[in-house]
Amino acid sequence: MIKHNQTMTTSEWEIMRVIWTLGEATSRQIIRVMTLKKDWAPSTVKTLVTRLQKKGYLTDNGAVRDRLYTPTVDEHDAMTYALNHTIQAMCAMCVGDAMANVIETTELSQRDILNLQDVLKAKYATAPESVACNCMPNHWEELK
Amino acid sequence: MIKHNQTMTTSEWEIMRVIWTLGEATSRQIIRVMTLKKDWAPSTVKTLVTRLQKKGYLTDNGAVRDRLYTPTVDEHDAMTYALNHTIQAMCAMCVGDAMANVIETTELSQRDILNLQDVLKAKYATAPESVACNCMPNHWEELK
DNA sequence: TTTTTAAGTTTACAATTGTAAACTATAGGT
DNA sequence: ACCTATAGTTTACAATTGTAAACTTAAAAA
Repeated sequence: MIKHNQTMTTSEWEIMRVIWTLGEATSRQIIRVMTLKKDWAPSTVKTLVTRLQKKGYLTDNGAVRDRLYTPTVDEHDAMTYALNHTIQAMCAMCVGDAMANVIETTELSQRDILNLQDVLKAKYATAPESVACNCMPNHWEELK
Repeated sequence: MIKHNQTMTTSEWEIMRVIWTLGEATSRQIIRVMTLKKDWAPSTVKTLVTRLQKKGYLTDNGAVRDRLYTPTVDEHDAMTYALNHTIQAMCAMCVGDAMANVIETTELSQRDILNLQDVLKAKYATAPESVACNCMPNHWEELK
């Protein structure tokens, strides 16, 4: 699980999704797909690929032409990381509730659901009675 | 569930969390808290509050001084919305897996877990065998 | 009443992001 | 060997974001 300092922007994420799906890709391929998917200009795609490389999310095979770009991070890892990142910025007390809401409207396969249920069952054993709100700094009550 | 065009940035989110917790707040209060929580300069907080207002996430009571700011959106709704937003940008096929990973490391209360389990049980009835990857545009296979 | 403080408003400024054109160099076609 | 399309590199440019100082004005203190 590689750690990354730079964050991926939404546009960059779109690019990564197609490279993840293809395993590796040339910019020609990426441009073809993104033109269909997002109607971006070829230049836009090129810029984004370059930025992803600078940020360390892509490597290339060094070819002068028809270069192949490969992800340096696993898609599942990146997703897990991004989701955690979002969640950690939110009120810990409300997270469970929000996740329930989200799950209601998210498409999940039977396998997904069974897996989730397993994880939850295992968690229950050590689950706290309640989770405290962490929106305020420590000792803020002293501020009147 | 109010719909918002503008998105909240992470810094803005931090501000909202304290106002949500307090119910309503003057900038003096917010500044006090944020100085402790994030070590931000008072000006920074003022700017952020103004921007949140412009974006429609806060209203004020119109007082010339010691103005009270109130959220226009519910915290749970905002969280649900933000999480959904993040998830919808990801590969639908992998979302279930990522959520399981996230849940493993997220603090959840017993109540949260029971609730999640209820939601999942209800979902199982109509759950599909599998969820297709949606990273590529339609008919992209035709692109060789 | 004059001064001081601090709330609210304006202005600032660099980094990041979305979006893309322009330029350069090279592989493939003729 | 030369031309041309296009892959890769540079440059561009406005909007957003993080971060904050400066200014203005009104309330509180002296």
